[in-house]
Formats: sequence, structure tokens, C-alpha cells
Amino acid sequence: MAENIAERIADRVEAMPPGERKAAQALVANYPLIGLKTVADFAAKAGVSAPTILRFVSRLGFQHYSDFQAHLQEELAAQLQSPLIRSTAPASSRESGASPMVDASIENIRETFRHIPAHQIAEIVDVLANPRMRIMLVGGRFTDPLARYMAAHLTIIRPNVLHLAGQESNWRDRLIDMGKRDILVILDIRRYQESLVRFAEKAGQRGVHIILLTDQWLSPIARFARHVVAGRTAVPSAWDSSAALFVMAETLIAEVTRRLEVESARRIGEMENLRDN
Amino acid sequence: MAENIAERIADRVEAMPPGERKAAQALVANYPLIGLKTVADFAAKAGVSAPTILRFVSRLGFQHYSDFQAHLQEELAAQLQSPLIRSTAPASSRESGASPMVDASIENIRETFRHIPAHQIAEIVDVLANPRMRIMLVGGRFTDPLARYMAAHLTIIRPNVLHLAGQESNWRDRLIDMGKRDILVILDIRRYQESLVRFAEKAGQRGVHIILLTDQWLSPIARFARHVVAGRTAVPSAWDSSAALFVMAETLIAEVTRRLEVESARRIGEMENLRDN
DNA sequence: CGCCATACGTAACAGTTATTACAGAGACAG
DNA sequence: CTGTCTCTGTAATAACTGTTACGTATGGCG
Repeated sequence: MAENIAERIADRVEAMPPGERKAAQALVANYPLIGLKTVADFAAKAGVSAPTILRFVSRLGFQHYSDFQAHLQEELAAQLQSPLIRSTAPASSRESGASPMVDASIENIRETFRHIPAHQIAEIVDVLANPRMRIMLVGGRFTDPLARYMAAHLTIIRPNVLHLAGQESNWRDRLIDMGKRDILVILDIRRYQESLVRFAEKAGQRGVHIILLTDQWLSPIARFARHVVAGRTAVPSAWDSSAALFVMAETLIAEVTRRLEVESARRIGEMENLRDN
Repeated sequence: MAENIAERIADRVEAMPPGERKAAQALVANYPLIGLKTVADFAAKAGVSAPTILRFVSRLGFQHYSDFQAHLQEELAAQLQSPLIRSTAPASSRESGASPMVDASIENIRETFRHIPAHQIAEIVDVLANPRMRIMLVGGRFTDPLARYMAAHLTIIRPNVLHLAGQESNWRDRLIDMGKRDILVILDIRRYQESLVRFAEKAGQRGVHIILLTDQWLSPIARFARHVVAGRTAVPSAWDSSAALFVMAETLIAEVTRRLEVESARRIGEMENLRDN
């Protein structure tokens, strides 16, 4: 379905009459641009008539010339999106330039991932991908949105995902139900919130598997956590940046999704069924 | 004459009226493919009418839309023919080591900011830093946490910041109080949520100043928005990445904070007083 | 040599497109 | 508030585009 048009041509070019073969040659010769022009232009370039072009695209499986063009455009779009293609770019603005804020964020992301061994991420993913464990997520004042972000994705691909929202008292009472089969993902950066620390401590005592995402100075929660991920947060701003932790969150989400591919596919299918009714 | 159209846009975008500026944004956001489609398609993507598109290309120095398209095609042809890009890729020499996910995220951030002129960010900051305007923030399924993140910061440095949480019906009823003195910050990436579009449309009709953070394919809300920021989202994952938009959010927060430095310092002082009692 | 099937182009048609003129909406100075 | 100027969308139009039907040419086979 999503196959390349160039390949499709190569497959069928032998079975084509001479005129259409000329069309095929002209198309691959300067692929794919003439395919985006009008039928008349295409025909002139190929040295055939317009109807021959239409018969050609019809043989490729497209009912309308516009379908054919749409397909070519999609291919082009995918190709242009791959980041490495940027010859027309002003090369100067490349290395830095954007803004100190952006440069610092990128540097933070790089540094954060350089200091984290791959096996540590793998271990966390193992834990998060275990469907028999219940996942709870909570964050501080500014990091709670990141917890929500993770929860929004995880809850789609696996069961038993819960974001602890609202007031501290709300989730403190949940402690009584928590135990060794629970995972607690905590996000906490400066200034560390006492309420979170207390909560984490009690959860740790009950055997909850704590995964902490924090900054490079390490929240005191690190003492109770089984896994600690430290992200760089320094940027030229009055605030600390959570960008590195955000990318970390997305990375974890992506990996867990990959791990649960089969299970989650079925799960998503069921969800869409439920939505249709 | 043989200059790049993207550069030509960057030169003249400041002198353009708002509608044509939206056209410029839409074109730069996914350059250059929408420029190769029909005027009507281009107009729909940009959220303006067809004549505005024609005035836009006219301002770029093209007498006919077809001239404009021809120029774009030549650029594309030159770009596609130069094979140096992929082979001499400098990204490998640079330590790309981390992971494809991280590399893609960094590249997305770079690309996003490269496509956004500095004055556009400045304009948005101007609006957000106006204390007489009320700011409301809302997001879609996965982007709502970003709205929360922005709200959490903005609400500290200035008054009248409100995150629209929960069900659609909750905020739809707020429309009646909304008008020209309101700013609505909307985050919306694929797959765009109908409820958000409807909400934005009605808000736009009431004169609300809409700032849209979306992906490179532009949410349909772009039609109603006064400011559109398009972030790259493609990563090697089953999900789209909001990392670029996250950095954009942090950048906006940082800039607004800087702008309001004096006012917010007093405000923060008062807040701490209130907390101590 | 004659018949048939396939391939191709010409020409007409219908739908779509770019383009233009015009009027309403909005911003701004007086 | 009033007039003016800029900007923008609506609607009509003229050019063009894709598409189809049809006739001609060509090559193979009896």
C-alpha cells in the first residue's frame, strides 16, 4: 500500500507498451518532479500524448492522475522530513544561532543521555512494560504535567495506569492500597516538595517500586528509589528547564510501546471498538 | 533572481499584512510542498482565502502563481539532485550516539526554531506579557499537559491565567465571558480534536486572541489563530513527539518572565508572604 | 493478402483552476 | 465618533486541466 512508486514502476515496466515505457523512463529520469506537473507537461517531456500518460498512471494502479500526484507528494514529504536533507539551508545558522535558550536545552538533552547507561533505561522499560504491575505517576508543581503526559500515553498501551492528581491528601490515602506490585513514577526537581518526599518515603517502606526522574542535584527521594534518572535543567532563564526530562519521558514511552507492541495493538483495537458504539 | 524563496520570505515577511504572513508561515512550516499544490489547497492550509495567497506570491515578485510554482520546482530539483547531503552527513561525526529518538528530538527542536522568525516569538511574548489581557490555556489529549505546564509558570508571574481543564463542556460555557481582552493559547497536534476546533472557532468569532501551538501539518485551528507556531513532531516512535513544542513553551515562559521581571518580582514576594501566614 | 487486436493520438467535453473586480470589515488619525 | 486607507473575503469569469470517446495506424496471425 505504502510502497514506493519507483519500485512499482520497475516491477511493471516490462509489461508496458512502448509509449508508456517512454513515460516511465521520463519519470524515473528526473524523479519525481515531472510527475507533479500537468499531464500535458509530462506528456511533452516524455514525447508522448496526454492520454498515454493517463493510461500509464492507470496501469500503476491509480484511478485518477491526482491520486498519483498525491502519492508522489507524500513520498517527497517523507523524504524532505528526514532531518539530514537541508542543502538549501543557510549553513551559518546551523550549529547554534537559534537562541541561547534553545542551545542550552539541546545541550542539556545531550548531556542527560550521555550520563545514563543504556541498560538503566532498559531496566526501567522492563519494569514499566510488566502488565502485572500497577503504575502510578505523580509530580511536583512544575513536573506534574510531565507525569500527566506519561500517564496519557501509558494508559493507552497498557492497563493499570493511574495519575495521582490534585491535592496531596488525595493520593496519600492511596498508600494503604500500595505494595510490592506497584510502581511509583515520581518527577521532582528543585525546589523539592516536602509532600512528595514524605509520600515517597512511605511508599518505599511499603515495598513500592519507585522510579524517580529528577534533576542533576538529585531530589532527596533518590534515597528511596530503585531507579533514578537525573536530567540537566540549567538554562539561561529564571526557571529550570524540564526539557531533558521531557525527552526522557518520551523515550521511555516509546520504548515501552515498542515492548508491548502486540498486546497494545489488540488493546487499542478494542478501545476503538468501544468508542464507535 | 536565483535566490531561495525561503530566504526571500524571511526578508519580506515583516512587511506583510497578517493574512499574507499566515501564508508565509504555512509555506515555511512544510516547505515547499504546499506551494506545489493548488491555490485553494494552499489557502485552506494557511487558513486564508485564495486571493490572499495570490497577493502573497505577487509580493514575493512572481506575476503568476505558476511562475512561483516553477521556481519552487527548480529549487526542489536542485536539492534532490545533489547527492552530497546524505553521504557527507555531518551528524555522524558529531556525537549522535545517544539514540535515534534523542537525535530526532534534537533535530526537531533545531528545525522548529529555524523556521520561526524571532520577531514572531517577540510578538507572542508581547501579547502574553500584557497584564490587562486574560490568558486561557487549553490542549488536546496529549498536549494538555503542556498547557498545564505553561499555566503553572505563567500564573506565578502574572495575574489572570487560567488553564481550562477537564471536559469540553466545562470550558465551552466560559465562552460567554470571553472577548477581545482574552488570549486563548491552544495546543493541538495530530490527530486534531474536533472539540478543540469548534471551541477555537467560536472563540475566534468573539474576537479572542488565539495563539496556536501545533505541528508542522497545522491544525485546522490555524484558520482562526492570530499567531501560529508549528513544531516538528516526527520521531522514530509510534507516537508523535511534543519535545519541540515543549521547548517552545519554555522559551515563551522565559521571555515573558524576563519582560515582566519587575512586576513579577513584587508579585512573587507577596505570594511568599501569604504562604508564611 | 486480409482480419483482428492492440496501441496511440486527436479532438471535444466537463470540471477545476487561477485570476480579477468589488464590497465589506477593521485599524487609525483627526 | 467620522472619514480614510489598508486588508481581506466573496463571487464571477476566463483559461486551463484532466478525462473520455473515437478514429487511425501498426503489427501479428491465419
